Amino acid sequence: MSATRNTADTEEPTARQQAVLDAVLSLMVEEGDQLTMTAVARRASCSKETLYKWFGDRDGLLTATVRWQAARVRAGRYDRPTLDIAALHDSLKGFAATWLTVISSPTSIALNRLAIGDAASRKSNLGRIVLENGRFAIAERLRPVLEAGREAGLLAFDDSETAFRTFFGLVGRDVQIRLLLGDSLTLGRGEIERDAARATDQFLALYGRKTAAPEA
Amino acid sequence: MSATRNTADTEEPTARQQAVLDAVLSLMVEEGDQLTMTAVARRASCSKETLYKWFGDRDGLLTATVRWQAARVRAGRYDRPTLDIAALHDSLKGFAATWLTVISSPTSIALNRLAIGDAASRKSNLGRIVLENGRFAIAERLRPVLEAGREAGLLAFDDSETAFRTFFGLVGRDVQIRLLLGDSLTLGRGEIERDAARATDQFLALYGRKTAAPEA
DNA sequence: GCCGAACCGTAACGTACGGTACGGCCAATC
DNA sequence: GATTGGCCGTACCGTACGTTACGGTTCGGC
Repeated sequence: MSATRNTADTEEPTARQQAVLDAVLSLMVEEGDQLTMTAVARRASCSKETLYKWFGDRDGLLTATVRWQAARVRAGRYDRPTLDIAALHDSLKGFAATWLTVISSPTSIALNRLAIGDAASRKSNLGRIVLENGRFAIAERLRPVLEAGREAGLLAFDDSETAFRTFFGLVGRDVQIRLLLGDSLTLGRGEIERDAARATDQFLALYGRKTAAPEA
Repeated sequence: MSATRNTADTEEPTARQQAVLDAVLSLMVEEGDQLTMTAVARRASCSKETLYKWFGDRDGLLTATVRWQAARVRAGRYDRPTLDIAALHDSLKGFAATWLTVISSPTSIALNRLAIGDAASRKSNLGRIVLENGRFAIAERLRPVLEAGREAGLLAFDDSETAFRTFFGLVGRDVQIRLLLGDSLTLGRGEIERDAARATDQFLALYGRKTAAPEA
């Protein structure tokens, strides 16, 4: 043991290692299928020996890659719970737009495909990691916003989890599954803005308190 | 090339061939990953030679399997467009429950995983077939219902496609992606009924005409 | 009863790929 | 300036799997 195994460690990869992981990501996006150790080594201009020394085995490399990309996405800012309806609307719309941007990005598509294929065999737990850093992470970040909205009398719901899942559905709709299955669905910046706004309006129509108590 | 190639033909597979395809499905569900030609032959009690004669190659076998399962699912009945709000509600709820049942079934999960993994490489078009017989097929079947609802003054929308996508999101929410990524999410009959009702109510809240002209 | 076709079971072949070993290069250390 | 350690490039090994080939068996038609 010992050595430089970054497999399951919480340690951050070195700059060189990050470059390798970026090579894995780019290869995943471009070639999709041909994610072989040899191809990674060639793309990253490193030897296979180094790959195995650093990441243990293929699974370790993939896990590290997923973690690395997750850390990059997670770098998003923390919204402060706000109180008036306009700020709530903006906050929700921001979440929606961010989420749509993420799930429609080539990197996310390739990564989710990989994790889903991995979930088919019961070897690794890439699926769990992706879920943890995607769907569940955004729920955790959105919950305080929703609950602050409820505190302020702007929203009405019993269970914040259920409310979140409705929002999730209104935002994502059929986008992710279509992209994963290879449908050529392009989301430009304009479409994302429009879809985010529509989803937010629909969510507020369902969960917003009618006639939000005029504070005057 | 004559012979019995059922690869891309529209012909229906023989009973024996159907048994083979069912073996593929069961193997896909149980073993997930180990979908090897040898395993299929063993499970179906047939020789590999026969597999190749009937389906051409591995890809042909997979394509035939997806088509076979699609034909089975497509056997659902055709709802007749109806006119009053109760019938519309029931129809929508029926669609929602059916869809939730399908996407949470082990067969659908395994099939979608396969098609998604296939979409990663650009060889075949299993993803297209699955989309065609899943997401797009249900849209085609639901559209007349939605438009009949609009004709009857029960629904209000500009674009039936947009309305459908909202309904799709309200029904599916995060269920499919979580299941595909290996999350242990079990949907019992009760949950499906409840979720279908909730999604339908929400959809009608968004797209239903307020105070649907009391006919008395 | 015989023939040929279809099919089963299994062995064999070629290739792709995960993992390992080794020789050479370069940079830091003494 | 020799030594040591980290790393690159590549050759190599074992295995898994798609695909093909072949001997044996069953069965319908003459």
